[in-house]
Amino acid sequence: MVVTLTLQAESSEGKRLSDSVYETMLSAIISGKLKPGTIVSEVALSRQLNVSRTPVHDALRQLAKDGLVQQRANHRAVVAEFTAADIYDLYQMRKLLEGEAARLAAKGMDRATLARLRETANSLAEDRDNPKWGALWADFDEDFHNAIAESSGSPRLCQDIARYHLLHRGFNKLGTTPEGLEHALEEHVRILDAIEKRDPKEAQRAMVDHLQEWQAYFVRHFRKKSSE
Amino acid sequence: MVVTLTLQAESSEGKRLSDSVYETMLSAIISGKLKPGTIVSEVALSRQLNVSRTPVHDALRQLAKDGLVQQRANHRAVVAEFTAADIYDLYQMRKLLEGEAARLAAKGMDRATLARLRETANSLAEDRDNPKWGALWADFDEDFHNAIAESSGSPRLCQDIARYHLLHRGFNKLGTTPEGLEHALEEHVRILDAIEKRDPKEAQRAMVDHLQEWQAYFVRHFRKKSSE
DNA sequence: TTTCGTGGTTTAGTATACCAAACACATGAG
DNA sequence: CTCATGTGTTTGGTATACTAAACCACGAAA
Repeated sequence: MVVTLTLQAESSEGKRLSDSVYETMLSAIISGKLKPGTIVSEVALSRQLNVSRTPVHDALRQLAKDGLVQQRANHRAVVAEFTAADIYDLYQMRKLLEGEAARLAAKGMDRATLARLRETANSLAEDRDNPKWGALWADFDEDFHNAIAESSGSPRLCQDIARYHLLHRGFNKLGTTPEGLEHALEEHVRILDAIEKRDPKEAQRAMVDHLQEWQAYFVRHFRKKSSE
Repeated sequence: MVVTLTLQAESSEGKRLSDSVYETMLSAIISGKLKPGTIVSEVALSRQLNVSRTPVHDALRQLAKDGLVQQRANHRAVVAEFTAADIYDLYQMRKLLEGEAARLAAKGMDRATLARLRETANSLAEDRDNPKWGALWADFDEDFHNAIAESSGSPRLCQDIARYHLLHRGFNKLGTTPEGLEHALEEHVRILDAIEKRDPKEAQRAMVDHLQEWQAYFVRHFRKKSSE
């Protein structure tokens, strides 16, 4: 299967080419254009993106560090594949980290952010017939979890959460149901309620419960897929 | 100040040169040979290590991703400096992650590992006049925290703990007192006791308390240093 | 004395070239 | 037909070359 990729627009801004390649690859993976198991070749990529191998090489090393591609000893790099055990472990980490972040955010989130999240959640709930609902949801989900992480006041916690959220988005697209997303939206509202009440315990519990449901869903999903 | 570096021995094994450079830099930073604030130049490093700039460039990017060096827009990279707030944040993460690991290890650590840790702890307690006690302690500390992380059964938790423990070692050498280390040894024994009793709550609490003390100590230490 | 060029030097980023290792396919022996 | 072997191709890792940008030091002008 041939996948066409083009460098993203922000490449023109005075950034590094290797960063542009990184972001291009990243969004290709998390959008599902590059599926798990796909082998990526440095030369092929560099030709497609009209850059030399050097920045591509750099980008792949970074992606490998993120866990989004695996650089095998075979001189071959593949887009990371997730087993059910991987997914389980990933969500164990998300529950731990984001539960803590939610707890802290209940104390620290400012009113403006809280209002913005609530507004977006409301508009999403009323706009469920929008054909682009899935994409809107993904943006909100990103914003939501990111805002809570930042409200924790811990830069490292924030960074680690972002890293795991990236992995989450990496296979997210492989299988979600509209009902699942609507249910998740309700859970987000529950978390927001707890934060607004400034109830750390409840915020943490709501976040952990929320992630628990995703965890169960995806683990089931991946077990099914690997057994067929 | 001139710092002499040589590639570590494992460079000969079929690994990547860039990984060897990475490990060399890493140990130079965590051992204190390369002090925070030192500017590192790719050409200077490549000459010192007798490799080309390419693997050095790679290694620096990886170290930047770890937060051990900062790549400034100026085309200059410096060894990361820690502020008191950084230290605080770092230990907040360690308490969260390693507390969880200790909790899980109380359920999952096998008897052989437990026995090995206890034996090392005992021999350290009796050997406190050894001139190399500091180095022996560092090895034990590494082994101890690593063993608990692995006993958690979560690969990602293990990996993240290792990453933060690395940062810990990065400035650890900058100031510890013999009394502090002996006290820490006692705390380790408390954690081992809890694990042996298979008491997850107590193991977690003991670990968090232990890290809390380091946190308070280092934050105090760094505040003092930055104010002088 | 201070300030603003100005050119040489050094930096990191990128492109290109080279190489050893590993793959893939074909061909031959059994 | 199967399996081993050999060879051409492709891979990623490394070295080297080139470039643009940033630093630095020195000098001229205010």
